[in-house]
Amino acid sequence: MNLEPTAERFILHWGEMGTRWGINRTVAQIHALLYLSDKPLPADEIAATLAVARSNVSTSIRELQSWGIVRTVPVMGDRRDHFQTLTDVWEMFRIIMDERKKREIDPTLTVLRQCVQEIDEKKKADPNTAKRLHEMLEFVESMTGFYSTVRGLPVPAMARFVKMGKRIPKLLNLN
Amino acid sequence: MNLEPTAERFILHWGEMGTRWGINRTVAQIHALLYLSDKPLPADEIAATLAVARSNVSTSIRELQSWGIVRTVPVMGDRRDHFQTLTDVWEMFRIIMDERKKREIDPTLTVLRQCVQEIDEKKKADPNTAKRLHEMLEFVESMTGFYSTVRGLPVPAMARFVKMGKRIPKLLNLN
DNA sequence: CAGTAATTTCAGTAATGACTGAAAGGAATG
DNA sequence: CATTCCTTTCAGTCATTACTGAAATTACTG
Repeated sequence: MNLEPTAERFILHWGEMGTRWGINRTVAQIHALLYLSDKPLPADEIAATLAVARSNVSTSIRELQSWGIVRTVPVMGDRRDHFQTLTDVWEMFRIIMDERKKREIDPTLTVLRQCVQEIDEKKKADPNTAKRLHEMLEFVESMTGFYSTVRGLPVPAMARFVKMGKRIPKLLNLN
Repeated sequence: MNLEPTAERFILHWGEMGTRWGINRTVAQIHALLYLSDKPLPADEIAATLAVARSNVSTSIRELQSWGIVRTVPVMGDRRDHFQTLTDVWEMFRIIMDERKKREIDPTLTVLRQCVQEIDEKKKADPNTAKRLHEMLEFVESMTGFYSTVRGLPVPAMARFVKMGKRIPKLLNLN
């Protein structure tokens, strides 16, 4: 299987961007490949296309599955697993955000709450540290609250919301 | 300089979270330390507190400065540079988002636009690839549009907006 | 313009993370 | 139930990134 130059370009770029977000380059490349593909792909084909080891694909697919954005589809007359990713970008975004929140924000919330509690209990704590931790906690809580509201919208409403863009400040009487 | 246990806890956690976001652990720890500190700190003190090499602090501070969230303050009677970070979490958030956008989203936009253009020109391109790239481009453009609107709000308005939370869908007639 | 203090650079080393090939494990087929 | 095909696991290797200490540079002071 050989790639169109445009597809290759996108896949390579996606891989590089992945590394900046703490996502393994190969994992991101596989994701990009599946996103562009019009049909589910078996592991060996992915390996050949991206020129990586078959075992590497196996591990990376696992990672993508743990994120919930890749699943297996059976193909009639073929014993191999075939993999496909979501095609709805909004849906994909939502799933990824959920997962990132779970992995990166929720633990922080837990720690922040514990820290704030600890500090509020023993009175001789440094007042400055206390203030900063309170502020940080309040910030993270506001943000996650906002996120969970948006996240709760059905995809079309979410898309409409995002696309409202410049009209939002007026509609909500901000600034 | 020795840390309160709560502060230490927060700093260590912040460091770990940093690594998940592609930020060097030490860089994130220094940031956390400066955030909690009530006064600007000189490099050697940071090094001692976090038990890392002085030179490591130098490199990390540079990194934080390149993000625009740490700056040097002169201290009367002390020849050493003292460093401090922003204390307003909303402001800090905005600066970090700007920087991430510049480093991680804008290059993607460029590539996506080039890809879409390339594909639209030569007619024999795979229609599926074309569709997916168009959708992705539209998505990223919507998101950056939304972001730039919010980003344009003065900090207090931005905070109000985020804190509106659950009332937003009704106010905007979503869902 | 020494002499001292602070900072940055850099080359080497340590630590971490990614990738591979070989081998083991599982499922379908004759 | 043995063979084949496919997938996963894992130990070892390779590559990348982080960290350090020494040396070079820069900035201050008397």
